[in-house]
Amino acid sequence: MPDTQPATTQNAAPAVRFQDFGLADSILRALADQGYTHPTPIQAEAIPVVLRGHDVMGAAQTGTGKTAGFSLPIIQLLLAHANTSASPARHPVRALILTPTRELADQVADNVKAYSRHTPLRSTVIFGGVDMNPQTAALRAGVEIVIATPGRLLDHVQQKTLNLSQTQILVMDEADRMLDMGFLPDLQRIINLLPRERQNLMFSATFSPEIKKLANSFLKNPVTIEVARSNATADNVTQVLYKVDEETKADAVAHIIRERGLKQVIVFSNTKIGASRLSRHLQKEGVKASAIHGDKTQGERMAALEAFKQGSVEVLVATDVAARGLDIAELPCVINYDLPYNPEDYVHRIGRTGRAGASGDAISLFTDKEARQLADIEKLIKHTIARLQLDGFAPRRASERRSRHEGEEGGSVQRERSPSRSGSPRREKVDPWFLKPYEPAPSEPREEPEAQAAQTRPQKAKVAALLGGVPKR
DNA sequence: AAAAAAC
Repeated sequence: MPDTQPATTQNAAPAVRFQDFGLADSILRALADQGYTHPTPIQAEAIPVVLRGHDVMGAAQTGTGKTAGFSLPIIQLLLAHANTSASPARHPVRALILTPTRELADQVADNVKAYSRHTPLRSTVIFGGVDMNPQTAALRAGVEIVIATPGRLLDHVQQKTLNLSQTQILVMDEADRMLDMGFLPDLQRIINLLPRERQNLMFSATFSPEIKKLANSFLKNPVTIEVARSNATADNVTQVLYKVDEETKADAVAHIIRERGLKQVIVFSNTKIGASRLSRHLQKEGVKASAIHGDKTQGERMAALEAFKQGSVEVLVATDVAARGLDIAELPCVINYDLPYNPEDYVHRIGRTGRAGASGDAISLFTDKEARQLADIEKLIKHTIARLQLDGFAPRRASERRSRHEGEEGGSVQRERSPSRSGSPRREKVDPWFLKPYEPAPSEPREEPEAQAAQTRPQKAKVAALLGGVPKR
């Protein structure tokens, strides 16, 4: 669980430890069980603020330790203010954590359970797509902490199996995602079920005007906690682009996976059909792949995720259901099979790698048709992404024309792996720009501090060289 | 233009 960081990676001068926050021994013991002694930056900031009872507006991406940042102080607050109210439920719901996807709810719940295991507090997770009865039973038995997706939560409220009238703390995790998914009416309905007097914590990776509006509407004098710059990509992630043909995209992915020997990679597709299709294609190529998307049953989704975590599945082909929040430790690489339409999704997708200070690779494929998306992405992240050649991979028709354009040796061109399905070569035009490294516009600065830093890291140096070392201003 | 989420 990369939610907290081990002592060895802590580099702040006077190292803060979890025991410095005045957390209960039972919480510290749970942290010790997992080998965590030192908080991540967001935890060091958030824990004292939440303990003091403030509302929080948190700007944090996945992998920063956000979950522990809010769940540890919540557990502490619930322990400190013991429940004195009598029945009906001896355990009224006192903290509610909302997440946009079922998988994220499940994972936050796992964390909460782990951190509260030595306390008398009980928690449960509530989401759709699965049998309601076990959830109802858990709620009947009594829980202090509920982690939920909005739809099923409201369902339980309607069935009167859940009462939120004593909920003192509300957390909205990945609030930007919830808005994107049209949860605003549900969120408002849920907020109306809560007592007026309560503590609100809201976390978001990006800051649109809508998010700010939502924050203004229900946070009271929030303390802002910012860890990563919003809309920024981590600089420990090496981003590259490969231009491909539509027809050879799937083969290109298989090639990249083989070439790099990838054993833990998420491949993002823009569509559910595309994800399933690519997964099947990779399986035929002998790659241990599985697809995860919203048309799969909840059981299939959980099985795919579990198999991926266990390693029996090496390539998880996913829609944006997996772009945010999924807690998969230290993913070394993500691949964008399609460029996302929403440039912020690019940030979220590649946020799946290079977590907690580890380095990572973000590889994106793009076709002529995706020029617009690419421009939007580079505008959002405020720098260009290196265009590289796909070495040793011969896109069928493009490769045949290679020698004509750049005078490259045609001998290195491989035989096509699978015969063309259509047979008729329709695509005549080869973009010569694909065949040479990307060159920045002459007006752009050539010498940047980042270029020097990059030289200490071989892979980055290669990219920086091709790029001309250019973060665009 | 597409994804996710309640039945």
